[in-house]
Amino acid sequence: MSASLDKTLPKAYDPTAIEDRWAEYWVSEQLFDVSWKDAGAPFTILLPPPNVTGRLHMGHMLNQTEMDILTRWRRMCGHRALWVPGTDHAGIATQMMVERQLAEEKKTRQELGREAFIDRVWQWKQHYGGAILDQMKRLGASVDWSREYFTMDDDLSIAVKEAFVRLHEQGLIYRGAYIVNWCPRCQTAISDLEVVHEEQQGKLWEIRYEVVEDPGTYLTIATTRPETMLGDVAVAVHPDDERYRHLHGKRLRLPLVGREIPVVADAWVSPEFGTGAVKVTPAHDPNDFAIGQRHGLASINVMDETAHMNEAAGAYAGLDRYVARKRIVEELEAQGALVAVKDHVNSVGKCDRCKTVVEPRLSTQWFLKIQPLADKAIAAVEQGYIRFTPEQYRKTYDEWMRNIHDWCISRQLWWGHRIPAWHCRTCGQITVARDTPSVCSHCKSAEITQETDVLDTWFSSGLLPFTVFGWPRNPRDLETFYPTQLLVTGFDILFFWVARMIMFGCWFMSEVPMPDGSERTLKEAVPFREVYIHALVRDADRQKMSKTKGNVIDPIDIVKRYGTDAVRFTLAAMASPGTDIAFSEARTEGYRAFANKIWNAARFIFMNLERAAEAGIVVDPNSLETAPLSDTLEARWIASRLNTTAAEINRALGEYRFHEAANLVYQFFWGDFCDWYLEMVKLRLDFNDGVDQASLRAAIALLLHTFEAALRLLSPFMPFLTEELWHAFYDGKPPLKSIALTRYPQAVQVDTAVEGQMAQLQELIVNIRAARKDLGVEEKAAVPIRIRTDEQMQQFFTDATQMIERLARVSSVEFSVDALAGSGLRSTTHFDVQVIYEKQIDPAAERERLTKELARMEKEQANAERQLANESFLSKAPAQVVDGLRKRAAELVLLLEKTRRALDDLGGR
RNA sequence: GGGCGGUUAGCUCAGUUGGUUAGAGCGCCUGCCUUACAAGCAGGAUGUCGGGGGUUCGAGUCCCUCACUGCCCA
Repeated sequence: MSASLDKTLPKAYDPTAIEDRWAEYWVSEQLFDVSWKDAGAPFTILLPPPNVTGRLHMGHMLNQTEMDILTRWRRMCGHRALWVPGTDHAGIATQMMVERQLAEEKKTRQELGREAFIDRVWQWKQHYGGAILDQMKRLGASVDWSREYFTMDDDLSIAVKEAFVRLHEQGLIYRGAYIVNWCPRCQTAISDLEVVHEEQQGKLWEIRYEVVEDPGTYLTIATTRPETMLGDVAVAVHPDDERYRHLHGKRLRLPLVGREIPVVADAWVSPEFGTGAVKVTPAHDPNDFAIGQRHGLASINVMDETAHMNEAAGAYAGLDRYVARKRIVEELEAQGALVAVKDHVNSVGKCDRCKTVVEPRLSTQWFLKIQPLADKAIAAVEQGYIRFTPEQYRKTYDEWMRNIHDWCISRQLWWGHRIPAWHCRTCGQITVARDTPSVCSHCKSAEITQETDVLDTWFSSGLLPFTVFGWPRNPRDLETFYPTQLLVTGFDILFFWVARMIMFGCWFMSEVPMPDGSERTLKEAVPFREVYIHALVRDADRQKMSKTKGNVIDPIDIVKRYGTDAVRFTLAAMASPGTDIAFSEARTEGYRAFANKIWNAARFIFMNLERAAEAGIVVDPNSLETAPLSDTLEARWIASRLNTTAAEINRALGEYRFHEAANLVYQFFWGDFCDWYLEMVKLRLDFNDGVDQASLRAAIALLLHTFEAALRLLSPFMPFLTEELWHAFYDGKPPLKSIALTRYPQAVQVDTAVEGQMAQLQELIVNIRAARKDLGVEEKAAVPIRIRTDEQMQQFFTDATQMIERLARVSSVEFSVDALAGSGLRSTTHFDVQVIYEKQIDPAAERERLTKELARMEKEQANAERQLANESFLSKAPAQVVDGLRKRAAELVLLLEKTRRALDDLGGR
């Protein structure tokens, strides 16, 4: 791969011209593939597998940007960085997608049959399934593509089967008839997590049931779902509720149906709700089911799997549940059984996938007894083996884990991991096995058929941290890469995925011995050591992006317009832990400008390299280590700034403070490097005859050295631009295949003295510039200045005269021992400076400025004096704080005096 | 109903354990095509830190309370 650059770059940076090329290069060169044999401390991270049905959205891009920054950074810090990509088969979503496609052909999956349908899904997957990962390649994610997986791959399917069988052997998987959340549209059971609750304006119907023993007397119940009364088997009241004590044990006649049902006393009933009496329908409500269990009641299911009334509903059979409700209410009213209808806000559960109202339904399902797994998962976090950032999620996790319910893992779908259980037609027993059995393990009958249910998709994704490394068969990768170091994900799948991985990881990996054969502790069984949870990407108005609102920002679209690096940088700079990101194009525009700035800094450097070559000075970028480096003020300063910045970025990234890291590198590159260092270095780049070639060479060497290091510093954030410039820097003959394989800058040496000096020089220059503006000096005119300062500072400024002259457009510098007076004067604690310029512009404006300044300082002084007069402050505050304030107060006295005098000189107040 | 956040410049947000003058980007105003960059350079304006109370020598930061607002769980 040759960087298409000669030393003359186009004037403006055009990301589209280079990004595709590098994206392909990184993949084809397999730069980020990692083997267990490689060296370095492992940094392993798993991509949260996107759905095969998905398209890349801003959330993915944020997630991937953060992971890529961390992975590139760790890799450059010498870690063996492995980022594993893959895709999730997404049971319901994918099946829905293909069914929709079939519907367009006027076909159903039932017509096709299970096998043909699954073939069809695979075809669909081959066609459309790779979308997000392809987009990821284009965005330059530094993942190991050789390890790409799909959750329905053979080896992963074997692992899923193994996990199921083991849990079954351990007695943790059971099958039984319980109330589950049933989606009448998807026609499958779904887990608690897949139900979203919504507040809704509904009604509370009060219906009277006649007491059988005392005809003519009634008990009035309250219900939000009158249609289920057809399946009532009892009415429950609170045992202590005096109103109904006389009815305990009595029987009631169910209206419309005529069935006699008992009154039971159950403490679950809330006397305050409705009338304090509730109907009990065990087949259609989880609480009623529990009551039914406690009181030994039967269950009458009055609906089918599509939420239409069934034969048990008698005259109402065949009606949709809501039609039946209307009909039943009407008839109750006609019979005079309807006592009241009240408005009532209730919470309705809907299917997360299709938003159909979920029907609690009694059905036979497979469950995972979760408590033993949850116990380990709680311990792992409690003992600090897994750390959450931001920390508050630890509490959320804990709360959920401690109130966990058994997990319904079966789904009535065709697309997914089919449960490895076989039903025997002869003895009715179930055989659970790793390999397809030929006979029933109980009665040896050959009359067996496999369970038709598949497993919840999250069951298989929960196993990924170890199954992607070859569990249970191939120990080598597992030994090397497990546990992974980090998980980066959104809070929306904290329970779905993160919690399940922790439970499964702690459970299954505890059984896998350590590489040295010793027993694995919980600390080593966890799937990852850290979890970083990022926020939501919203639109610029802080609105959640949604298709219905039409405010979805397509990352690819933005990338096309501003370049991948600018979009990545935007996300990173806004990714403050725990805060949602209001994605703003204005920011992206700003960071595109940043990329352009760097591009032009490179142009400047390359141009000067050529000028140098023409002047006979050749500096080889490949032998900078041995080149003598400049020792001038700006050289020592920029070297120190680079080191300081590197140290701060390393710290920030270690704490997932992406916004800090991004701002630091931005500030360094634009502020320190371009605004100051490059401007100062221009002084040295004098190619006329008679200049000191050695110092010129040294200046260029340091310039190149610093620029190259700055590119490395920026590389994890802007991989494309830095890759391009880095290759150009080495004129297409780089020492390594990619900047991504170089080392990240570390803080070797920080020179606080030179940073302090430079700060003074900068303050002087800025003050001169400001004074010039006040006086209305034309931009181009060079003017004389006068400085009053102490001896040491005078020496320093004298040495820096050239810089002052160039950066502040000064014609001459004069030092004064006497106090300065007149216009164009600026005072700081360390020096006073005056711009000598005849043309007095606006004394009124100057007076206003000084008056404001004076007021500010007076206020601050009053504050300081008050504190310093305070005995308790002096005795209780730490010495350095008191000293600091004393020093500041002294400074203020001086500054105030200077400012007052300046005001007087202007003609008083 | 239970829990967790948020409220700081016109906008979007930083502000680690309380400590001297509350910051950034964008936007805004003024002047500059100063030979790397007008996607630029230089200078400038802008805050009762949501209200109230408390703790403290000292509060944007800790506690209480109210208001508004977002999210999670049931």
